[in-house]
Amino acid sequence: MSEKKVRVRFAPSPTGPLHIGGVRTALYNYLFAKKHGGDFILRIEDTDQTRFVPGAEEYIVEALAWVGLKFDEGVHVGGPHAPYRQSERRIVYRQFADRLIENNHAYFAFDTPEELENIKKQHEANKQPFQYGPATRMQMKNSLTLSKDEVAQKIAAGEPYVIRIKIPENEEIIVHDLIRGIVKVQSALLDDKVLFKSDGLPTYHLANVVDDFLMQISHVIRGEEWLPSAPLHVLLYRYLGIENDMPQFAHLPLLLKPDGNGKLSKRDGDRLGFPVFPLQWEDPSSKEISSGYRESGYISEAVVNLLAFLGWNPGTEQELFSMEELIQSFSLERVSKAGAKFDLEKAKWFNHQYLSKKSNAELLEIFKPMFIIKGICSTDDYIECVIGLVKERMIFITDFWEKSSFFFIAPESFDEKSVKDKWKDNSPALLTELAAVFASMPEFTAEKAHDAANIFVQEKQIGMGQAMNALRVAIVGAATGPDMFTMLALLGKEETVRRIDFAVKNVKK
RNA sequence: GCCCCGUUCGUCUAACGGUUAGGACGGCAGAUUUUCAUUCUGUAAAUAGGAGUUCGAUUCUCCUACGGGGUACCA
Repeated sequence: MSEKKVRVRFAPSPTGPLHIGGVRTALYNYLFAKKHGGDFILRIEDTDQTRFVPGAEEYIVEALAWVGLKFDEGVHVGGPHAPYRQSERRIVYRQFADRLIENNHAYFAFDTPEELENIKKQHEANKQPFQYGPATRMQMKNSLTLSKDEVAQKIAAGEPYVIRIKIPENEEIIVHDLIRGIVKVQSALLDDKVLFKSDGLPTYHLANVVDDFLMQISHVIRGEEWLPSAPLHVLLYRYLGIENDMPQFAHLPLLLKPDGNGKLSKRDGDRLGFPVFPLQWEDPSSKEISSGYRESGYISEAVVNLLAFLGWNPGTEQELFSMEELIQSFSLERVSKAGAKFDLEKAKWFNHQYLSKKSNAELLEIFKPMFIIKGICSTDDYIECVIGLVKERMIFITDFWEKSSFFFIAPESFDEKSVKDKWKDNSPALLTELAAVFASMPEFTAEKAHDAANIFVQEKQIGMGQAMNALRVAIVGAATGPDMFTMLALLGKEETVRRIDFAVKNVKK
């Protein structure tokens, strides 16, 4: 194999939001490229104009930027092989299709969709599945069965036609896959796939081979769903006379749904409580909204880490990887062959890890906008202190308010179960006295408050828990939250006393 | 139907002929804690089944089962 520069592409079609499995494919391509000092290219495969969805391309670009993948070339950044949108490259493909026809490796076919439909039905009635291929093509309406004049006449008359590959009758086609090894297929099982559609655009098969060649792609890393058509692509490289420039193939295992079986699909996510899309997406025609990782409170680094581990592992016991570390460790050899199920619990764990590792200052920037939306005034210092106290108790970014609201707004009601469990008959009296103790303190730090509380419970001859549990209900509104005295100090003496007063008057058993 | 790919704890996976089959998430049990989390410790839990090859198979081969993918003028 020649040591040509590593160049890989991610080539989605803009038919909707990018699936999380697609994000993983892009990630693996990126990791592989960067590991080998190569280029990472974004090519848009929009040869099916009927499936075009407005906004999808922008979504793809934004989603990949969110997870931190940077392209060296692509629709949005340009590059030496522009354009990177296949619909803008249409003249290119025809030349290659013509080349195949000249070499007698492809032919014109004039069968109408209706005719094909009828033939299929006939075959099915006889329990013989129809395949447009070596066995049947001589019964069809194409340039192999029609005379040269007839063909020329039809084309001149503007009759619609497609160009089909002429699959060899009896050949063994070998695909070398970097993940699966050697895959052999008998050509007789392949069909004469359409390469060029009657609308003047190529199908995926032709377009991806031509573009990968023209863009000097060295490795094609894509989903396993492409494995069955890989032999066709190998044939195309051969018939186009560019077999020496054929990229190496690697077919990735699929992402499966966590329950039952099957490929993870659009509907599964919101049904099972996790997103299948990186970013939230609103369908332009149905207005249906699908949730995204970003909006659900996931940290992009966590998504990258967990995605990397769905089908790959470093062979060590390290679990947490930055993008840089992933690039260093990644190799296709360590990509597994079997499909992987998405595991929500592990995803939560990853997110929790990354959330806890983020600095308070970083998180402050993330949470700040929320304060404006909620109309709450506070200082950065105060918010940072709160973040420090609650961040390791959160799983998602979106948990912040739920875990910290009482730092900003005094409780107005009290959690029923907490009151039932922790609020005793003597709690009001006890807390009233304790509030007086706090009120009299000249300096109200966490430590001093702790000392004061200690003395208080000793004098009263009660356990610390007895006083603290009720105090917590008064301060937080529920039996939950960070260290008691740290909270008190942060809230300040006046607020502490005020909340105790309010609770004493308002908690109802 | 046909073709292709796959199958190790519930899940993600390690072990590339010789291990008490390892780790992580989750589970369970403890510890810590004034609450709830976090954290820590411990623990249960797997080679789909059957034939071979071999002194020895999770590992190699074949068959079966199961799962997935493909079979469009979609990608």
